[in-house]
Amino acid sequence: MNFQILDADYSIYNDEPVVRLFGRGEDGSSVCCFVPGFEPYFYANVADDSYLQTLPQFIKNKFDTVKDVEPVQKFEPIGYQESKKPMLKITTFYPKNVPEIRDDVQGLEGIEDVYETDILFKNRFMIDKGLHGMALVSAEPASTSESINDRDVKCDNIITSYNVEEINKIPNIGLKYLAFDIECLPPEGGMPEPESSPIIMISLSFEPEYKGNNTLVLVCKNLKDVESDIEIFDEEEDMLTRFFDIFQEYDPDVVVGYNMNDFDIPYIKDRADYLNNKGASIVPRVGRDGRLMTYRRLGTRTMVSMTGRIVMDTLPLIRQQFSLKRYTLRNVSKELLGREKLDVEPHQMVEYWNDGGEKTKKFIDYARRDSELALELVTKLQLLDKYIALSQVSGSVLQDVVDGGQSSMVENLLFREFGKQGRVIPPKPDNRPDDNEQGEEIKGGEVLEPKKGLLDNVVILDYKSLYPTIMMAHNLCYTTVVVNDHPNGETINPPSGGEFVNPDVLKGIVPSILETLLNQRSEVKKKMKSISDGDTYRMYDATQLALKILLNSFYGYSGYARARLYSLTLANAVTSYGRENIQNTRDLINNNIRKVVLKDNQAYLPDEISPEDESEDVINLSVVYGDTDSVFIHCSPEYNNDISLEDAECVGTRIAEKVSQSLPDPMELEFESIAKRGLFLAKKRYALWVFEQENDEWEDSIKVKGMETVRRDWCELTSKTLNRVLELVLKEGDVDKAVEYVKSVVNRVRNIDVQKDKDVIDDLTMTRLYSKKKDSYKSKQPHLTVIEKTKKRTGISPPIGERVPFVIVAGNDLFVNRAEDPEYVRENNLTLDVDYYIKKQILPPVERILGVFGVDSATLDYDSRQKGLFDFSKTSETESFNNANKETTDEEDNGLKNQSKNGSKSQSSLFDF
DNA sequence: AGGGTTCCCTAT
DNA sequence: TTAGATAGGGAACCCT
Repeated sequence: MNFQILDADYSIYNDEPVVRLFGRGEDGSSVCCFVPGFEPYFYANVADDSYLQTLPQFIKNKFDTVKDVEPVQKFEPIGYQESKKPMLKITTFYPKNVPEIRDDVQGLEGIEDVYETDILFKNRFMIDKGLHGMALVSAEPASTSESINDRDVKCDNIITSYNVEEINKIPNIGLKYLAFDIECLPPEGGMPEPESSPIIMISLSFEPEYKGNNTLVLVCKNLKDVESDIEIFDEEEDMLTRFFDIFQEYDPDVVVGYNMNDFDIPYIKDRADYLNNKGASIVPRVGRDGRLMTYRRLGTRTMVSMTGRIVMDTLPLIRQQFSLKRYTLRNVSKELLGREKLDVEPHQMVEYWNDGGEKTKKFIDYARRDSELALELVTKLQLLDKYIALSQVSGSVLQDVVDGGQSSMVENLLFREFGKQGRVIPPKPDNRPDDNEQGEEIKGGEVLEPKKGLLDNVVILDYKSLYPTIMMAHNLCYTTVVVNDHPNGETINPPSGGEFVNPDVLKGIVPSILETLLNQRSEVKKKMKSISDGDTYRMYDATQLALKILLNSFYGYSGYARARLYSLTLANAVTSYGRENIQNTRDLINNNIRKVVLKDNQAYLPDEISPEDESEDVINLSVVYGDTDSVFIHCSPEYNNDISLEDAECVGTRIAEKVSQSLPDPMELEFESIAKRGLFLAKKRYALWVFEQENDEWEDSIKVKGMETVRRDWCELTSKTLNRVLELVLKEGDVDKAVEYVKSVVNRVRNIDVQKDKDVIDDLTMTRLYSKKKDSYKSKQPHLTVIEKTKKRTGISPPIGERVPFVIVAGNDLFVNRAEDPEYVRENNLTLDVDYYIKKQILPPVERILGVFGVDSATLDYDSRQKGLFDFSKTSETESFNNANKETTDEEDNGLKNQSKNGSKSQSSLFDF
């Protein structure tokens, strides 16, 4: 029997733990495979060999949950070691015994440490058996007499197997998706509570379809003549029962919803409990093992699991992957799917519901749309593909990849390799991350000070997977760091200090894993080139992306204070090599390479070409910026006035090649892109007019980094204005036009009448993340003001993690106190602080850009110019800038002129091409 | 007025 | 009780 592993857990049958693998068979059937015979265990480090004789029997006698104790030799987790250490492998009867006895074992005389005491049984099994999440496996069925029988498990195929083997890591079996969304009837202006507000509708969407329907709406209201995709119920109990029946019958692999974990699932569960207490008999069966719907609140998150299925709340996933101003389903659908969400405002719900006619029909359609949108977010955006690939590559089961962070995946890979090489891994540290502050920190990447201003012909190069390749190149690993044993011969000494052994003494586990991942990625990328089938291509694309994510996770993991394997020495070694590397790269280009010569469409280094050929097309190079793993090189031709895109790419590729030659394998500098013009304002703040080759054609675009256009705590008015200014400056090179544009925007804003045109509120809305408990804020914040005001008015306050929108209303109070809910402003016709928007939202960011050309705010803001002292001349500073090529003769009185002249002098040639 | 602190969000 | 890392700019407020 072949099937794809969707999920894994364990249960107890015949007094033994039995692993259960759930999945979907090659034939499309749902599968549950029992795997008996695997035993839970952990390791303990003993002080010396003598304990290997005495302790096993002692432990067996002391703990009746211990099945066996076996002396073994293992390496400790961290540090280069010449030889293995004596340890005990302690096997227990049940998985839960491990956490029960680990502390007591740790306390025994002769025991120094315990290892691998907090690995979930399912993970232990998958790791030891070499199985991966979402992999295709073949299970050889056991004899009937050995077969396990569990009548609660509902799957098409139920088998028992002692022998499960992985066949293929990336199969392509279609999954069944069910999305749902509930509607409640809340009290007037309040939040619905399961004890008082009934569930009135449940909307469901299916992929593939269910009995000919893509969607279905269950409605608890007596309506006549409804479509076939609406089901009518008199009682809420019957509707809920029907919902769980459909759930069982459709038998989805993936259960989808938007904000489902925090709202729909707890609500349904609590409401069912409430109704059952009142005499109803709803059985909320959702697991493939028959388990009922449950949820656990862990900190700020609610965890939901359904045995054998994947629970996929799209809200946190979308939050993670897309930078949006707001994450309401309405906004997310609009931004990501281009679809409008239909909505009944909360205060209209009762009216629409009680109507019983057209309005109720509308309400039902609106509800239907919600589950449709939740499902579309998964299918259209291919949200799950990435997680499936990560599951296959890391080995963790899909649900853990969806729920967890990078550390669980990194650890999964580490466990596999450490295990193979006889190394043990410590349990997760249980101290708070703040506790181990001893002034020890990781230093990060190096950011080169940019050459500020406008530049043309900037070639951008970057390091391919810098940190992973550094770890490989220098054999940086937990297993190679010199702690106690010192190897013979030379060692590797990073700039940060520390010492690592040479790979010929011992090749590190992490570098080996990285090498494997890097090679896999190259292979996948190679295969992609010859694949024409869209689905397969997307699958491979997801796989190479997953490999990239994992490659880059190991460094972060090593510096993560709560990781099992946390090593500041390792993390600092990586970044120190990184800093050294980018500085060396800069110096190499600025001082050694210095220039390239173009000849016959090829780029040569000066020493590759005879002097007489150096007559034309010499390009001078200068590194103008760099951040961690990238260098930006300004190319200025010595004789010709311009460089073609092809030539620029040649130059970039040649430099990258030359630099790469000087680096240890597999470090590699690569050509990334060409900026015809670039505007650099500060570190991490710049905009580029980029040209990239797509299917033999150059495509241009403007890329903005760090500036206000890409920041969510600035309003849309700012981004729109700034984007246009950048376009005018970068593409058209027309500062005058930009100035005129800004003036017109300022004028328009000055005359804004919110009462007449309420849509402008959208453009003036800023958002900020409500990120922590209210009490832990030490300073006033505009979004907190709004939360307080709204709480007072409605009693409702948003949950932590939500982005809070606000606008600034007119008044004399502090800025923070004038933050207000945009909806409230809209409904109550409040006046906005126009001056704030001009002086604080438009002018400062625009000035930072146009200031490069000597334009100041007095030029841009009519109002402030009138009040200004130097308002005689009609000639704007920009005009003098654009005329800078000509002789500037008059009007040197202003003081601003000098600035603009100086600024423009060095850049006067920029607009000539 | 100016420096220090807090907070947010982004770059890599 | 969880959730890879540091570097960096910039606004607003507070205190001296």
